[in-house]
Amino acid sequence: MNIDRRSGCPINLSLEVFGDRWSLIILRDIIFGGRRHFRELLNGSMEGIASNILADRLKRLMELGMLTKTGDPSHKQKAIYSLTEMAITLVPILAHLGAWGRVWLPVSDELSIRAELLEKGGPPMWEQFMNELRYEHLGTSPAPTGATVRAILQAGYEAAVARNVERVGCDPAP
Amino acid sequence: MNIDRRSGCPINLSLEVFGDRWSLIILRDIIFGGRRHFRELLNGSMEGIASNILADRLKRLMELGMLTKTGDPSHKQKAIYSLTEMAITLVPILAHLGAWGRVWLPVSDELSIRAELLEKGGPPMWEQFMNELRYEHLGTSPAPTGATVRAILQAGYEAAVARNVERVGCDPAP
DNA sequence: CAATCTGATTGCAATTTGCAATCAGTTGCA
DNA sequence: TGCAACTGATTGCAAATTGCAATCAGATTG
Repeated sequence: MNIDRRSGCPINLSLEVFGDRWSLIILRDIIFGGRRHFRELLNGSMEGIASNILADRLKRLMELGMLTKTGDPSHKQKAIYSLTEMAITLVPILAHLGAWGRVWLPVSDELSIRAELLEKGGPPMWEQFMNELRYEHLGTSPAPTGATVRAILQAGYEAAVARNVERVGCDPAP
Repeated sequence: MNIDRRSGCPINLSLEVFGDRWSLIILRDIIFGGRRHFRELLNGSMEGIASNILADRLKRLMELGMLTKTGDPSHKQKAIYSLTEMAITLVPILAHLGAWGRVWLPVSDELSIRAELLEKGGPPMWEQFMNELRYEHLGTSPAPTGATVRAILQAGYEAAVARNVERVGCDPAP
């Protein structure tokens, strides 16, 4: 995972930033899952990332200017990872990527509901979500009022899981 | 480059399709560079892909349904690679990716001019470009009339190269 | 004081990458 | 006809990368 600088093409350079199996997954979990700590990212992602890979990618994303790390005042050992503006502006790309995947790939119902909501909300919803992220991660932007986008996405996900439980007829794994 | 199916998340599945160093570069060269043959892709991309990697990725992209291969009637050995609708609908994602890269990464002038034009043109231009690609690669859609998007992008690129030559004061490499 | 949780690091085997060389069939040209 | 150049690949192989398992030291909790 070195930084090649193979060419100055924007698409190539973008690929050199997150053209691997894990970087964008980590950013997805921070952005949509609201995860901020190492352990949350390690255990939270359903793809099962290994701890050394996670450590390596977090370091790389910090070097690239996509993340910053600060200490957690409540726990001297905890680190809090925050998105930079550079990472927050990936939201529209992630929304497009999710929409494309929903059309062409065998996505699962529960996991694609968020992509669907984000697609239906369109650019205004993305903008609001980015402002919420700026509030949470950069401390800029006024505090969001009313229902946050993340709460809407989370509610949609939980409703989908509930529908699925009803249909399958058993409780989800704890 | 096996297909994992780590999770049914749309973003994860999308990453499993082109979350590597080369797949999207190849698609970029076919889409924006108009390359259709193995050799064109091998020598044309400025990132310098190796022939075995190219062969492997072309095969994989065919298995994933992003490309099809047909024989060239004028040359019994030549293969022509064509985009599928699945690949053509990546155009908006590539446009966003290029726009993001232009803002945040050290892109070169000549190579980012296409991304800039595509960004300025917005969704209407992307739609027109996708229809041109459908005409060229799928045989559907009516033949484009007037200046094609690819011609506009190519003209912009050449003008940028010319400006650069003037500024630097020497001829470009042949 | 012991168990547990924190963000990592290390060893190591398997896989992936990509350079160099090579291949067999096709075409162009003298 | 003969031969070089070109076509889309394939193979060998060394180097780099990946990721599982085990482990680490310091901080917190009970």
